[in-house]
Amino acid sequence: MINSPASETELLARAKSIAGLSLQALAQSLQYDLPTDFQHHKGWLGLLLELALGATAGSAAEPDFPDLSIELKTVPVNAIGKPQESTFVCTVPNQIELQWRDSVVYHKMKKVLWVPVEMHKPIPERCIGMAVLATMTPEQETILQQDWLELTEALITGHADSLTAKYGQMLQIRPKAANSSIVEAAIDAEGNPTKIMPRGFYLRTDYTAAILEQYYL
Amino acid sequence: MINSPASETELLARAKSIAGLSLQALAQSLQYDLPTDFQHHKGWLGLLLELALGATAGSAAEPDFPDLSIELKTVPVNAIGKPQESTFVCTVPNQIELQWRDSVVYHKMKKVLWVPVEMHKPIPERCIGMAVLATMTPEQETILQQDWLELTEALITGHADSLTAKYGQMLQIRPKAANSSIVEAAIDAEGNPTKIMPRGFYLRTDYTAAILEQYYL
DNA sequence: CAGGATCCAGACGTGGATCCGT
DNA sequence: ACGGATCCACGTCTGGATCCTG
Repeated sequence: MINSPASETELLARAKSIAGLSLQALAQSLQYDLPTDFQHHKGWLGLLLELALGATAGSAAEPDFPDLSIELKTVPVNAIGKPQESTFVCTVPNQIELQWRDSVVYHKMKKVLWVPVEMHKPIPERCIGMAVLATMTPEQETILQQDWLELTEALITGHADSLTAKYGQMLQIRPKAANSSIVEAAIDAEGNPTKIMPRGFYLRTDYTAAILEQYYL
Repeated sequence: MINSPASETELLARAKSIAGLSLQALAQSLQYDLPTDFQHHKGWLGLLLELALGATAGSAAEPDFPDLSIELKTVPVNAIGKPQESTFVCTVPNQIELQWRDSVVYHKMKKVLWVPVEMHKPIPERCIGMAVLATMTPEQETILQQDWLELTEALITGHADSLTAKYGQMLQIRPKAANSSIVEAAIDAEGNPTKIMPRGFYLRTDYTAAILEQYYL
């Protein structure tokens, strides 16, 4: 267990110190086993970086660095540093907030340390990239807020079951469960009880790409 | 995995067939490891008997034999067959029922298969006793109902924190948690939020002793 | 390519009870 | 003796994400 960074400066220094390291090098220094594939072990990279940076792993309803109010996100990138995947933000709550600024999505996105990791090489040779600490620009917040309002509106009016990943410019809703047989209780548009898969909010790949470009240029 | 008994008759036949077996013999036939102590492994005996009798293990909010509406209880007895310990019934629910016949305690106690097990010998040599299938007599139900009403009254009026195991003639409330640092939210008598240990309903040893005597004589 | 589906680790809750100090 | 405290197994939930098929 590594202690938590005491300040934003210290966190950024740590992030800088691991930039450029290969996964093999970082994992070995932390006595953390390298998996042979990510198909099984999908969350391995995120846990490795939490450990390396001193995030409080496994805590719910709190940012990864509670004292700093900073969220940690790993972002898989290709050979030219461009994000390759959407980013999971949080599960869709049972009790949906009514105001954007009260939402879990807003609080998660308020201040995020994005740590890019190469995905185009064999796992041991993949390198940690230079992290960027991002807050939303007013323009970005406006887009996310609009998306969130649209999605939330559909959820509240009972259209959760017809809410596909196609909605939302930068923020979308997709399934989030161990498998498709997992269901939870919901209320449909007619007010009747129904069953739906648990869902999560995800950031589209383009959004994350824009964040990284903004800080790298 | 052993299939579930199809009828009360079949269940009683199974119980009879394991009566007299030593724990070593029964565990071995089920390929279930014998522990060297019960201090660690407190629930081992209950799980062994669930497996031996075909109960649906690990299911919540249902009797152990759902099709038969029968609950399975292991009862530790001394050299002369007398119960030595109180019996855990169920956890105290967050939302307390208002009517005795709607309560979890009532439904758990409605029909119980009590399986005595000797505790005065070394673990491998302890023998399974003859089980008894018990329903509450009107007199027993009256006592339990009175106890339940008294305890429930105290819980509802916010006196949960001053509710000790001393209350109740046959049914009592005691802590039920991994350790005393575990707390859950509650409301005190003044209506203020407070924290208490999770609790459970337990049958006093005398009650269980009376059940066994009633069927053995 | 991207929407829908899936996978692991670790925390947490519940059911199975017995332990142990005063 | 018994009231208060504790211990294990196992299923479920949550946070970490990437997989994969049309």
